[in-house]
Amino acid sequence: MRTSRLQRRYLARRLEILRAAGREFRTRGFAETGMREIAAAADLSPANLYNYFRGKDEILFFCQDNALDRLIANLDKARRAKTNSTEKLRSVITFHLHCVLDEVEGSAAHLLTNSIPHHLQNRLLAKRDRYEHGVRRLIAAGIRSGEFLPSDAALAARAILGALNSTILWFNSQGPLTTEELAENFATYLIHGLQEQGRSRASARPARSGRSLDRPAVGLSRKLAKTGDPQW
Amino acid sequence: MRTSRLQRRYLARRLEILRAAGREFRTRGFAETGMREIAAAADLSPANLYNYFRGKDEILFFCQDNALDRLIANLDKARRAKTNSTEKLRSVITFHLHCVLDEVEGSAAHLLTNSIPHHLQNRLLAKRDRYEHGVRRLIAAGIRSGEFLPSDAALAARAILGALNSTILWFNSQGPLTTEELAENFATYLIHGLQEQGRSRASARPARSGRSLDRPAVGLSRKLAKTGDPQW
DNA sequence: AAGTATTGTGAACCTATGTTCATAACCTGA
DNA sequence: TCAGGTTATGAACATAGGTTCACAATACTT
Repeated sequence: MRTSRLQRRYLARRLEILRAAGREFRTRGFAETGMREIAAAADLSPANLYNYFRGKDEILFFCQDNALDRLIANLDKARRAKTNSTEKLRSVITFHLHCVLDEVEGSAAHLLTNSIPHHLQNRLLAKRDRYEHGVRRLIAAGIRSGEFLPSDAALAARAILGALNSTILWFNSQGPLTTEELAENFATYLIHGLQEQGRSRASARPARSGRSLDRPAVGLSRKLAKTGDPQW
Repeated sequence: MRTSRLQRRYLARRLEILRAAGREFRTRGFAETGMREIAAAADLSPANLYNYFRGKDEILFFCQDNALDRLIANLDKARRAKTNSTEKLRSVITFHLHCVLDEVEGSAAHLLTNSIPHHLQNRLLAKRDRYEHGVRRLIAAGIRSGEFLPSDAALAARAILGALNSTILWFNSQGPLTTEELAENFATYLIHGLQEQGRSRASARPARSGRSLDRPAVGLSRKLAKTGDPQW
């Protein structure tokens, strides 16, 4: 009980730091973000960071670890759902984008991890592989069930994840394009690429509202043009 | 004539340095690559680098600038070609992958440029925008011509470029999967996502040999599994 | 072959930055 | 209120790495 009180404060502060660090990492980049900036963003002294983490590496590690845990949890949930592969993949894509773009504390799952020590790096890579293989199996299942066109599930998974992860480079959450709109559009496009030619999209994705590849979302281009285009 | 001789040597050495730096940047990352390593890779002393470039930033800048010039040149060529939008886009995708994965000297076009000075960064961003807008217009033309399904060309372009650029994170040119195989597969998948439902792929992409989404390339997954999976 | 400009180098410099340390402030429990 | 541990901090430390400098080697011109 008494330790619980202390521990709660401790863990809350830890999470605050991760949030702040994740935010900075995403905007400035890992190498470009200093401990002093992280400390400032988390409202404590630089030295105090070391009461919560062993160092800068570990902060990045937990950012990525958290994000990967959430991604994997969602993936498992989607795979257990009683829907077809198309819907499962759509939900995975949507959650992935929300996780990467909205939940700041874990947003750094994609920065290059070259600067992290090997033993930590390996744990992350194992989780990444686990996630990627899940996506891959999901696609493979769709191919087996006939929903998707026969193709290479591994390459498709990497193409999809690549498209999703790179949104972090240009998406501006303050901009006029919402994450949800983006997710709808990307999911539709990326899934469509997998689907059988003869299969009508209506059956695969029945009755979606508003913006999709069925109804040209003329507004999006204009919205996109307004965002500062910081990167590709 | 006499200056030409000197200048040729000078420019050649410059290119050598860019090649070496690009190679290091791609494998280790920009922040993780030191001037001493670049010098070692280019077979000259660290101090001598400064006879060819003002600093590390400028080396990265020219790497990216070179790559973007080639990408833009190819894009313009593709747009002038007398083929349909599908073929144009396919050739752009294929060239982009070759440029990013095979031509080492320009491979760094995708590393985050946060560390570059603003005036250089702006020049790069302008070129990036120019390239991206070209891809966007190419897709839009395909939509207008009826080859592609109505959708948001800007978002599709970013999804495609994101998928292409992220290959640099996991593709191993020493591995068993060739760039050409990868390009075939990615192009087919990414273009297929744009195409009309009723349209048969055979008409859009007639008589392709070997690996495509038509014939499941069972070998690729196995090949991919063997590569060390360094990143997503 | 001498003079001159260009190219090349080892070593030193210096700033940025991750990290540590001595010490103070604070909270908890009795 | 006092004692224990915990949390917090400013300043100092250490090192990595981009850059510079004095100077040597080389190449080109006349």
